[in-house]
Amino acid sequence: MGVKSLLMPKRKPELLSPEALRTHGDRLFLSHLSVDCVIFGFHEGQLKVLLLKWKDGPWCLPGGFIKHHESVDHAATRILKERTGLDEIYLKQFHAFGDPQRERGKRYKQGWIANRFVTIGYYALVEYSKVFPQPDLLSSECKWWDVATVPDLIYDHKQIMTTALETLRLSLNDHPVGYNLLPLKFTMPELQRLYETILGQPLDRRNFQKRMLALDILVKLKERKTGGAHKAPFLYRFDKKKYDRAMKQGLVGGW
Amino acid sequence: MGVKSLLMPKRKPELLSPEALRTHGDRLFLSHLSVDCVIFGFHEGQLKVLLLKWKDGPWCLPGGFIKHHESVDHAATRILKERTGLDEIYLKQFHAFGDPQRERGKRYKQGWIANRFVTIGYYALVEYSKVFPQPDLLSSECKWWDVATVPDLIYDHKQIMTTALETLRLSLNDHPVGYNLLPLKFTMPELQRLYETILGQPLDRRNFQKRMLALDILVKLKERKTGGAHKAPFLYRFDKKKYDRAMKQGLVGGW
DNA sequence: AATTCATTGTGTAGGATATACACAATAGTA
DNA sequence: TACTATTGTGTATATCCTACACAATGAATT
Repeated sequence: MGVKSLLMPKRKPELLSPEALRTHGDRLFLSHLSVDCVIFGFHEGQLKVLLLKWKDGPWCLPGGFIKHHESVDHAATRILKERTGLDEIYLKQFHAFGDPQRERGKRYKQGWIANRFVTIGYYALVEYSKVFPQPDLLSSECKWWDVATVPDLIYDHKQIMTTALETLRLSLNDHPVGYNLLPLKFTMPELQRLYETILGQPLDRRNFQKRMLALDILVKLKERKTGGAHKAPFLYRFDKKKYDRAMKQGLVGGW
Repeated sequence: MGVKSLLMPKRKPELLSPEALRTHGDRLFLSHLSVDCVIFGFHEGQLKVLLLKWKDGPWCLPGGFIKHHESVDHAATRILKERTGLDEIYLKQFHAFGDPQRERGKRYKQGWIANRFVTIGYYALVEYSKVFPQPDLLSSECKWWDVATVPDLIYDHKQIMTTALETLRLSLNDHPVGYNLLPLKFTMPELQRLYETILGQPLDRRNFQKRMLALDILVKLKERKTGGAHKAPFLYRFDKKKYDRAMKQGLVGGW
């Protein structure tokens, strides 16, 4: 791939070859800046995170670079779409990681990519079942991991993931969660499991339900979820209008 | 100033001339990245923010660039020290601003500095009386403004300031404030005034005091503050140990 | 010296919210 | 048909939040 096509990419510029990235990254992208995404999903009662594996290398967060005339938010959205196929998902910038030592042991990189990078972290909440993980040209695998059992990650990516999870955890204090992580219809136990796995602690069933219903963002459906081995729980869905309002103006509490 | 001295600055590299910055900024600094600081102080019952005025130009936030082997946090600390003379102050990264249009109308810049910059915002809490505002080589003035009456700011700096204030406001929900903004000894009314001006709303005197004392981070002194025109209020100080603990593990509430 | 004024110090009652906790109903399975 | 794990549901208690009023004080004024 020649330099010209890098300057004016016609299509699929994201499918830039590793070689071109090494030699001409700065033609397309802002140098010294990257974006890393912590993509959370929820499946079978477990909080999951989407990771990539480098060819013959370690696991890492899906990330990428910022084009010269692209907003950082847009870059994050683009990276997410490349990896999951999804757009219109919940994505939030949470921290910039700027320690010059953060990429210590950068043995896997050469050329432009070997420069120092400050990375801007985003976390995403996506519906597990809608995602079809796609590795990129630098990676051989892309798959979901339980947050509790993620393997060693490259550089400071574990730290980035932990910070994302902490941020998400804190955000539960003033914002609801679930719309982006659960299917359209879900049961109260499923919603509770979601909160429990984000918080890392068990919650009282009755108090949880009372609190959730008090938020006034849920609609109880007439249907029940059958097929489970026990008493069939009712299905709920979110009232999108009310959910969005709660999301925007935050939940009670505080000053 | 020659290029050589830019590559290996012996001392005061921050006193880089505007001309050298324009022509050789990338020798010293990471390109496309800047840091802007929203420096809050508190004086005479008003929340203040420290602003710079460019020579023949608009007001702006104190900011700067990141050296090649310097952490972003360190850059922020350094910029703060240059402007206020203080170190050991409370400084917190709150957001990265990455819209390519954010510096729209960049008529004041040429050369390296005219590139696109993603800026990382920090807010600082400093003790007003300890600060001696210092303009840099690019600016003619450096002074405190009431947050309520800041003038028009360059680019998106007003937006950055607003976001900083919102972040600070939200942080009151789970973290105490005051240690970095008030003198060692202070009165309950002063502390209340601080909260009120951050929150932009009046608070009930008795409930405020009850709530503050319940945090168990204050020490009531035997002395009173005399000299005021009315009944002399008691002085308090923070219990640093307990304050730090509250700061670290957050205040109650939530899940 | 007495009065005035703005401000400080202090407590309680009522309402709202959070917590702890138990038993009957049910859907599938054995 | 019985069993088992799970769901649905309410109340009593403690805790927290909110609203609210009056006496004491220190300086300034007369």
